[in-house]
Amino acid sequence: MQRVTIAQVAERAGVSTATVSRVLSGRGPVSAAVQRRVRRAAEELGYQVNPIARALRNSRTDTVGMVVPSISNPFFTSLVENVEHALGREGKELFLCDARSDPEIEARRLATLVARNVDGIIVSPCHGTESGAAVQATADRLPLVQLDRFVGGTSTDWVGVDDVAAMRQVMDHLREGGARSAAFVGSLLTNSSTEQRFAGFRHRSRELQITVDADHVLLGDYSVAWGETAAARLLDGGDPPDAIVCADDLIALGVTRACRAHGVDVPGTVQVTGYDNIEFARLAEPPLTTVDQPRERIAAEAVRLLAAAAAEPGGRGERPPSAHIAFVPSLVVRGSTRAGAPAP
Amino acid sequence: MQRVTIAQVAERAGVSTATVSRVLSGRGPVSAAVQRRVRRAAEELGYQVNPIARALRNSRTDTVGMVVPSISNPFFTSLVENVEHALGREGKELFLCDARSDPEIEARRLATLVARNVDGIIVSPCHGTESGAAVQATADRLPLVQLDRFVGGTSTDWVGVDDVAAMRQVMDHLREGGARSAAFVGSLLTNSSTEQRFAGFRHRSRELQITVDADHVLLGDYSVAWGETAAARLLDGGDPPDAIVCADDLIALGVTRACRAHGVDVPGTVQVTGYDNIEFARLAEPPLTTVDQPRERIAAEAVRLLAAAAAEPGGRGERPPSAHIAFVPSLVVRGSTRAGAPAP
DNA sequence: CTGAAAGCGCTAACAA
DNA sequence: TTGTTAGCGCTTTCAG
Repeated sequence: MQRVTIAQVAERAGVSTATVSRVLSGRGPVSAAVQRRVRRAAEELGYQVNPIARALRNSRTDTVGMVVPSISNPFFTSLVENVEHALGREGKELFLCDARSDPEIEARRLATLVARNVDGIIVSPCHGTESGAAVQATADRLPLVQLDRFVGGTSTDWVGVDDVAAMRQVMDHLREGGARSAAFVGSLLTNSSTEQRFAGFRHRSRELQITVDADHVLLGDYSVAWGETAAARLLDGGDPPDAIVCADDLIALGVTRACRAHGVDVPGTVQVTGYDNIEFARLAEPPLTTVDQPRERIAAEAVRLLAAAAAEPGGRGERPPSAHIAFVPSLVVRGSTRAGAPAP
Repeated sequence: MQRVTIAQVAERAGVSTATVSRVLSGRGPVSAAVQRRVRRAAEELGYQVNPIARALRNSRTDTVGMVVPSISNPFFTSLVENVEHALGREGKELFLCDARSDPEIEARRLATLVARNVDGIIVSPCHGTESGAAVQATADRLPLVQLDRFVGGTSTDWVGVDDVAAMRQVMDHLREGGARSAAFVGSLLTNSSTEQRFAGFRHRSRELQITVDADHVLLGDYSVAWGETAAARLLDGGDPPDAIVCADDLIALGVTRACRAHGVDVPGTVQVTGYDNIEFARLAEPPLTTVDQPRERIAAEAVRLLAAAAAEPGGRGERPPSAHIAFVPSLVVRGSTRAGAPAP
């Protein structure tokens, strides 16, 4: 069960290791006859390249690293799936890391990926400011693209969605359903997703003259539990809003659950919206109206940007201006809101 | 931004590369004074080991590979999280692969991991028979432990739960709630989870004299969609069962949803149970009664077995008998069943 | 078109 | 205790 090396193939084929290398990596001119002999020898011995040796020599690993805030958030796993798929088409592997929503762990993960010589990194930074240093330091050494979230003080490629435009759709839809006041439940404003979504929410509610009480903006984290807590606070408070806008579906799931627990009718008494369109949004009671991000396109674009950056000659140093690509997501209307709801 | 090598550290510290290596990897005797000098030099230059070079030299990568059937199944992501955590404590990294429930992709992933010289592999085989060859071939070359699922015709370590015992608890509970007939919704019997769970279901329903109609065993895949389809079939059929036992929570989520859509009361008319206790089980309407697997212990045990196998001297070849470790999972009673349900 | 040889960065004998 | 040296398996000049 010893590992087959290029030397053994060379011996069997009666050529030098250089020739074997040339045949197997498809570089350099080799006569057809020799090619056949080498291939046959490799086949017979069950030769497989040693990616480690190749990486040491080439300082390329055909591996891309990806760092997400939390692998247990279905939105991110879905993104990961799409990225992996897109990379597969280019014959690259994905090295996945979970930052556990902790900038320190995230920084360590990024350093590890650099040390491991990945060819590029896709990261969805977990913190809007604290992630900055590590992300920028990494981007100075390798092609890097930020996905979905964006961290301030960095200049790297980014691909995601136009959160402000999405929120405009959400607010218009709620208004159409009769909302006159609204609450926002998000995570602490330490990542761009929440920031942008909140900005969009705030902006459009002003324009539509939808009231937002000062204590109707609740910030915690992206979790079901936080959604439940926040909703309880809103409902127990003096004057519950007509609508609760959530920064992601996990929160919204918690919110609708809490509403049920409090005997508050959704969407009759209060409308609820989510963001991301994870699979479970559809399964909630009532099913969640939410914002669908074009994950596949986002992933494809990220991989494309990475490939482009890698192809770039000059290496790091003076780089071309970075690209910011935002898709406009679409509203998915379901039972947790009133306007245009499908007939029951 | 060039990479700092051991040679540069050596030069700066005025010692040989061997000494630097000894200091940094903590092997071999070095005088305290030299140690300090080397460490300072390394620090100042911002030295980081090159894991690739180290791996080539040592044929150890401090990386463990993990292959799961589907990264979008919350149960597996949770398992992954726990494994990663356990590995972190040993200073190892995790290389995660998604087999997309396809034995062929799975085989390729396993081969890739072997080629990449991971130190060991944790795999939850996606198919009960077709995964066999690749898993065994891999296990012949590296420490390997199967997690949760087990594939026939292999002899490797395994850690998971006692599905039969779990199903006994489930059936007893349903009986207590008054069930006289039951249906089983699972995936095609091509993986051990379903097989064992079905066996346990069948066995205990006989003992309890719970009727199982021939056409009340529905096999598809582990997905919400299949749960919905299967439930529709059961409810539209002539004589719906008192209870629907599902092989995992995703299926159960689909089943309860379909029941609601059909206006069938859960648990009043039909009781429903899941398996895995994913986070969303709690959020369903009604919340799912399900089986909780001790994921953290499973993960810890798998990592321990791997470490033990790696420590094994003789290398592969004549191996000690493999270990099969099964935990007895616990029933989590919620609103989708009748007996012992918490007061509303 | 092919082979010889150098070397990617690191570690483990073996010497001193 | 420290240095010298020989590779791990592969690719790539540079000669031939």
